[in-house]
Amino acid sequence: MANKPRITIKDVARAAGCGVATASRVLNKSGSASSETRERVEQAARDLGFAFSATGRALQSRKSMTVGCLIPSLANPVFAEAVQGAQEELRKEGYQLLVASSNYDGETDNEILTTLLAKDVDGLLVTMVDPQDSSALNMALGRNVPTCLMFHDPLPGWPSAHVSNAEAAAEVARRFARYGHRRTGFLALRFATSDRSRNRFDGFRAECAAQNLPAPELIEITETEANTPSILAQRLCEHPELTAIFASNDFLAIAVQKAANLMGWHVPQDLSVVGFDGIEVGRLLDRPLATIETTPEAMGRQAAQTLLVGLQGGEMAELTPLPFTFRVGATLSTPRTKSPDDDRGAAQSPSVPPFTSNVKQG
Amino acid sequence: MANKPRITIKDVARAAGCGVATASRVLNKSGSASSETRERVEQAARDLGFAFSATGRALQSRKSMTVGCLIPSLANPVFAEAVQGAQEELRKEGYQLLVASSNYDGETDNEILTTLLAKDVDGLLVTMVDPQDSSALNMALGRNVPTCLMFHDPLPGWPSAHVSNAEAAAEVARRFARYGHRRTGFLALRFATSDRSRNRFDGFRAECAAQNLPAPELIEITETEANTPSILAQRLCEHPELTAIFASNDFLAIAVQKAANLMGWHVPQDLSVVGFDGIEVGRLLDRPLATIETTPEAMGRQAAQTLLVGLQGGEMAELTPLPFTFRVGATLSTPRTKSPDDDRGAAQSPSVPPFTSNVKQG
DNA sequence: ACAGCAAATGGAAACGTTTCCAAGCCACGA
DNA sequence: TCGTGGCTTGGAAACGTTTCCATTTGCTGT
Repeated sequence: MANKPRITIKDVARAAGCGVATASRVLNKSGSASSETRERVEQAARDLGFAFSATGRALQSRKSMTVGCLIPSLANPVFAEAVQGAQEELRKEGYQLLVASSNYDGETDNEILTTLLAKDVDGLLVTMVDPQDSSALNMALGRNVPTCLMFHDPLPGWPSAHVSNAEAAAEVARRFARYGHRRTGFLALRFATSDRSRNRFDGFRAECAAQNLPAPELIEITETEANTPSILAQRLCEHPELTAIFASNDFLAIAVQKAANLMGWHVPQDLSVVGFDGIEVGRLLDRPLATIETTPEAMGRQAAQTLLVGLQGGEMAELTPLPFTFRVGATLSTPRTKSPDDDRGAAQSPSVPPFTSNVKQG
Repeated sequence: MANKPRITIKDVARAAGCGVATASRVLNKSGSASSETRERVEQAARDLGFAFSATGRALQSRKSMTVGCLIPSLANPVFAEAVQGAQEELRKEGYQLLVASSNYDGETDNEILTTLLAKDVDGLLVTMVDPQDSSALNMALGRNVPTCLMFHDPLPGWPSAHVSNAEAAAEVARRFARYGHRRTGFLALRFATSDRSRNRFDGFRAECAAQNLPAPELIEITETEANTPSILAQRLCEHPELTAIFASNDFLAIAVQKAANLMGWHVPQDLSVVGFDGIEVGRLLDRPLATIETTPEAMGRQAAQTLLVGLQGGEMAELTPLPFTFRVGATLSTPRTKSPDDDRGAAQSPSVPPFTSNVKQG
């Protein structure tokens, strides 16, 4: 019941009949020691079941071998997969991940970063609401803690493992244009808490303009609306002129499909829908979701690898965007025309090949 | 470029013109100090941008305010959600989560636990291949590190936040029986690396016996087979007599549906399928998956709350299983009979209400 | 005026490491 | 014989905290 006192290197040294310095050298295989001493120390360590305290080590070496990771939520598989990738990559080099999520709250973001910095993390992997002017993130800079962003478009000062949100969104606009859509909508949730979402919209709008399409309608919704198809349906009803919706992520896109069903609209004949992220789920739907396919795990890995460079004292280069793919799916077709007889035929796509950005991985 | 030296409490004390002890007292609001000193210290701390080093603190207080979390993979939303829940709960009390995943490998499990213990975690949240006789887990016990399992059925010595795998599986057997199925199969992936899966099978088999059904066929598959519907289809073909499959998790169940489609079998007329976990995806499918619905996030929360009791020196009670629900879905019906004319009608369920275990949350 | 007490303060030890440095030992060559 | 140099070795300092304890100060009550 009583808390057993920790077994320290002093105990080992005592048991082996040598000084702690010697014990440390033997156990770390640094410095030299006679083979008898070595044997005695190792034996003692084994007998006592000794294990180093990373805390003591960290204090003396100023290296915690720990990386802090801040993301909006692990409940979103996109982030969870990124963390998984990063974790695997870092573990190879002996680093552990201190993970915390903010639930998309900017203040929490800063609190968490502050805590992580206090824990003496050696580096930081971050996706947050507003990295642009986060006091805590600047503190990381000041403290010289290597930091790599994830998912964010490049920001002056920090490298970021990302997919070019604007380019990917532009691709969607081009697809819409090619299929003959004109009145399009962009559906966003928590627009305020995601620069990713904003950048997607900007890229989408810009390319719509380039393609001579009318400016897309921005439809911003609340959490409730996203979870309640009927409410979402109501919101969509306010824009009957739209023939294609680009949703800021796949979950929203799926919600749109549900809402459409509810209203008796057929996807894609009555409404085309394209998502973003490319989560596995989309593929399993009866009507596979057209979407921008990204590779969150690769993103996590890339971020980790870059961070490792920084951790080893190197200069962290700005990262080239990771490639994305346009998944064709079955939710994008030509818009319904006045004549009702093309209802089925319209679902067939003109021969447009899947698109892959040919950017090399950094 | 040169690494700035850390600002320590000594710097603050010097700037404030007092001793470190006093500075510590002021900054921690422990002990007493004159209001002038207090002011000077606080000013100095602000000016210098001082922040405590959790490492120094941990060393002296023997509390790292850190909890280690070991899970098979964050790529599985079930685990990711549990971690999310646990993290939120622990953060409320000031604890951070050190997360690592083993990729379902028993050796890695032990390596990770060892590392986590070395990092002086105050507690442990664990889902692993073989907790029964993990040397590292026993070390946690020996070191008096509070530990709570997640997902595992209760094990002597450790509390576990879980759903009763056997009971849930039994419910599936009862459902199958009620619908008139006799020849059933249990589909498992990585049977060796999951006691959860084994316990589900055991519970399923036992209840099949109780219901006078023939013993279920155990179909164990490899990773490849699960990812390649055609190979999986082949495996299923080896058991043409089966009319209902209970898959060890929802992903497998979905794979079965795909495989069935591939073979031209109709689900549920030709083959009923039930999954386990109740991931969101299943609900979105064209043919919503019948499954045991669990609440991984609640499980993570419960585990965290129990652990907190242990962290505060309390006795961690054995946990009552969390409730589960049988989600009816549309993949379970009466088996096809010889006569072909009940093809459609059979899909209608006899009036069986959704089942919820009435166990209270612990 | 003085004992007695509370408040305020700072020195120093301790937490578990690593590493610098000095010292002991031995063998070798001059 | 002695100096030189290479292994071994262990004491001690340092990393950033907290806390015990002793000291100083200023006040109260008699």
